[in-house]
Amino acid sequence: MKLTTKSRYAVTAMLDIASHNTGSPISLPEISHRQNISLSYLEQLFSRLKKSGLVDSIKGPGGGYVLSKDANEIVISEVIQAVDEDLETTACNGKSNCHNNHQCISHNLWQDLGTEINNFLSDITLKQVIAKNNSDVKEIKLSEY
Amino acid sequence: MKLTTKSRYAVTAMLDIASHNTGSPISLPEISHRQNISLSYLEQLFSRLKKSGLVDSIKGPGGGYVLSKDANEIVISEVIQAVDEDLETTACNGKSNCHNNHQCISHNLWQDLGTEINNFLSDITLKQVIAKNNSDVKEIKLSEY
DNA sequence: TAATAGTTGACAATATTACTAGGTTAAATC
DNA sequence: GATTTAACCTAGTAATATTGTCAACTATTA
Repeated sequence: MKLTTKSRYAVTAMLDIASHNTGSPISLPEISHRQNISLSYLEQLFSRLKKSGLVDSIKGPGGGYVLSKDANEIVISEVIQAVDEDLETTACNGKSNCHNNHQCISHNLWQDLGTEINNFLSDITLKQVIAKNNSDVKEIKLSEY
Repeated sequence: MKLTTKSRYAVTAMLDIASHNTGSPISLPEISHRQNISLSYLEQLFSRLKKSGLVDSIKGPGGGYVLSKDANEIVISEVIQAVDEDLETTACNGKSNCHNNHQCISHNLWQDLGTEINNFLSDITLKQVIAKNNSDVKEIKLSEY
């Protein structure tokens, strides 16, 4: 699991679509303008999001992207994993010298941390984020999700 | 909060020192060899770690680095924050148009996620990781920390 | 059918970050 | 004092992230 700005952009864009989900597709230029993300970059990200089956695309005028599932069926972790290849090739992965304590001491930590974060983000759907945001709560505690 | 390979290298190196903490300093060439991280890169990382006050350095032969505090007083989040500048300059930060829901919808999520992860990593000390590793437990559940 | 608005894909260009290479200085030992 | 070892510093290169441009292709609308 890797958390970077790329992940955030993808989640941001998906939230944008979900929050404007009136049934009609949302175009990337719209998202680009609203979220201040370059169109080219969005195109690359959505190429992956579509390949992962999270969105469907409609060509031609009035076209754009729609969520392939309902917003309460798409979790944040899905979105992040779609844009980050992240095969997580660690130095000790599969090697026999991995039994050496010193070599793997942090590998374990990182792996467990990854699953922990993953579990966390797997419990939050796009819809939940938007619902929280639409209410006028100033401070959002993640533990409330 | 950003999680990348750089973070992992830093944590790995700090764990290496902590696990070999016999009082005498640990040299970077040692760590480089054991953890398979390039010496030059380690030097850059330790430049930051020292600047953040996490380690002290001893020059000359027999020199190296020692933890500035006890291993059970250094938490993982400190190490990560030392090597990642990560001022987290988000697009809407401080701007007036930030009141627009759509612009900040994911900023909130990301910020809260960051504090959540930060809290999580602030509860784990170097010593705890090593203690877990030294015991022959195959599966480490992070919730046990 | 022509024009338009949109996706899709392929590249190239730039910016930023990750990582490496080489030299300089400080301390210790001989 | 010469040599060795290691921290420290200053670049350079490689990889990745991000933006830009252009050319299909597709559906809509007039």
